[in-house]
Formats: sequence, structure tokens, C-alpha cells
Amino acid sequence: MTTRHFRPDSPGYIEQLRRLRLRLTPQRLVVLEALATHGGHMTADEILQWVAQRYPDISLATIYRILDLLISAGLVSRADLGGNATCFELIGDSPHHHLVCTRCGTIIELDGTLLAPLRERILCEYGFQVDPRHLALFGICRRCLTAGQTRTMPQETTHP
Amino acid sequence: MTTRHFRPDSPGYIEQLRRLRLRLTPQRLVVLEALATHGGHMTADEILQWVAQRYPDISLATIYRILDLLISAGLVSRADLGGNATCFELIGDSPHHHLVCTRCGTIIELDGTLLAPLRERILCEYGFQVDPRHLALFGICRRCLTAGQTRTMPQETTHP
DNA sequence: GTGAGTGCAAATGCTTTGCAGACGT
DNA sequence: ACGTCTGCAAAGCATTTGCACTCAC
Repeated sequence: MTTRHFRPDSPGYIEQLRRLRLRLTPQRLVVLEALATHGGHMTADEILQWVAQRYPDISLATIYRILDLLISAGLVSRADLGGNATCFELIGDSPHHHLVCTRCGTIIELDGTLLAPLRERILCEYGFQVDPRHLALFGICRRCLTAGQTRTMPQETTHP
Repeated sequence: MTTRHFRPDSPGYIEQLRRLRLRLTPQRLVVLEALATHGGHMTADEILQWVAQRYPDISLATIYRILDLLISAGLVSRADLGGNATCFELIGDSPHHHLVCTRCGTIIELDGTLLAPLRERILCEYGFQVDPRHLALFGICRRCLTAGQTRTMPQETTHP
């Protein structure tokens, strides 16, 4: 059980929006709720599907505008995980990165602390501050590695 | 353009194409030449601009088809460096990665060996084989770091 | 000669934008 | 009441695809 403020059931992001003087519209709240409920990364369209169940008239354009706003506010992060699907994610307490399998599309979450040494080294040697919330590593997942050992050239493959 | 025979100064990628039984069309050769001459990463449109000077009637669709082919052949790598520009690059001898500044768009090349320890660790702990040629790290470059220390929220900024 | 490769143009899919009306503060 | 936010539809942009023709082999 965590310590809460005066409103026991209001998530922290509502207070955060208030603090930034951003209007609490139902659309914004329901987008945040979608991201919070789902937990992981969602595409704009996935958010629309989820949201449409309780807020049918919401528009995809609005979703995009809200996501841009939330990213500027620092509540949401954007991640390009491959070519055709930009994903969005609520920034939570546990920073992590993504391992994207280029064969089957599986996305694995990677503990954020693993990257710390590399980040430090890049900061020292290049003066470049790597954003810990905006990273994807592409490659082949264990399953595809085992399945495709005999293969010489990358192919389109999808797991059932 | 007529059939080319073996030439002592022909780049390695021509032999590689032959080895894979892929046809050596002038379009393919000129796309490879563009990538080889330019050295770094190019967007499909940049390749078109370069190629159009000596091969005016080439189509952007063909560029994309050729790039897909070259990627499958392992001669070219694709890198999503930010949202609106997919870049392509000839795979050379010195593997490297990209540091993309989300403020000014600068792209810094990162020595490939820096990632080796992280790759090994991910392979051990997750069984995931990170593709060493397909990586971008996003963050803030030294210049923007120094220039924007007082800033609290990321903004659109472009260096001259 | 034959099948793969190409040019053209239209289609696609994701994202952004213009504008009039709606709504949170 | 004010200025912002939203819905709708249309535009934008990079990328893909269908089809007839061309060309490397």
C-alpha cells in the first residue's frame, strides 16, 4: 500500500496535469487511463480501440494531439519500435528499454540499469546524454535464434 | 548499359551481388555507388537526388525496391533515426552506431566496440542477440546540453 | 527467349492540420 | 465568457504495390 494524497483514488498523473495548468478533459483522462491500465506500450490506434469502448466519439487526431501534449509534459514517452508502429508508454517508476525482434516482432522489456554503464561512458567520451526512456535495441530473440539457426539470410517469419 | 565483365577495380559489393546470383542492373549499381560515395547514412530521397544526376529516369519506387534487396543481401543496413527519416547505409568494415540528438537532429557516430559488453550481457541474460548494425540511441548532444541547461522541457530547436 | 527488374501512377497507412463548434476553467 | 480543446474531414508524407514494358542473363 502506497502513500496517497487527499484523493485516495486519483492517480498521480492527474495532479501532475493540474500542476502544469493543463485542462483535465475527459479525452485526456481516458487516454491516460488507457496507458495506465494497459501497462506497456501502445500504438495510437490501440489506444483508440481501448478508449472507444467507453468514449465512442473520440477521434484519432485527438489521440495524437493528446499524446504530443503528454510527451511535452513528460508523462509519456514515444518509442519507434520498428517501421510501421510508433508506440507510446506512460513513464512509470521503473525505467526500461525494449528489445525488438526483427524476425517475429516480439518486444521484450530490458531492465534499465543494464544500460547505465554504457550511458556513463558515452557521456564521458562523447558528451552525449542518452535519454534512458527512448531506446530500442533490434535483433533476434531467443526463440527465433533457436528456430532459425540453419538460415543464412533474414526472412519474414511470424510465430503462431 | 552493357554487360560488365570482371574488372580489377570493381568494388567488393559487385562480386557480392554476383555471388548471390543477383542481376547487376545499372540502377542497382548506381544506388550502391551513391551509398559508397556518400559514406554515411542516406534517406531514400537523398539517394534519389544523388542518383538522378547521372541516371535521371530512376524512380523512387525502384530505389526502395533495391534497398530492400540490398538489405536482404546483407549489403545495406536500415536505421530509423527519428520519426520522419529512415536512413540507409552501406555496411562497411567498421561497425558503428548512431547517437541522435532529439533537440537539433545531429547524428554522431558511435564506436561499435562500446556496445560489445552490453550485447554480451543481453545475450546471456535474455538470450537476445542484438543486431550490431541496427541501433540508434537518442538523447541530447553536448552542444544542446550546454546551450539548454536552464531549460526544463524539451523544445524544438535547430542549430544554424 | 524468358523471367526478373523497372517506371509510372495509384494506393496505402500513419500522422498532421484547418476550421467550426464545444467545453473546461 | 474566454480561450483552449475537440471532431471531422482533408491534406501530407514516406513507402508500397499493380501492371505493362524492358532488359540482363
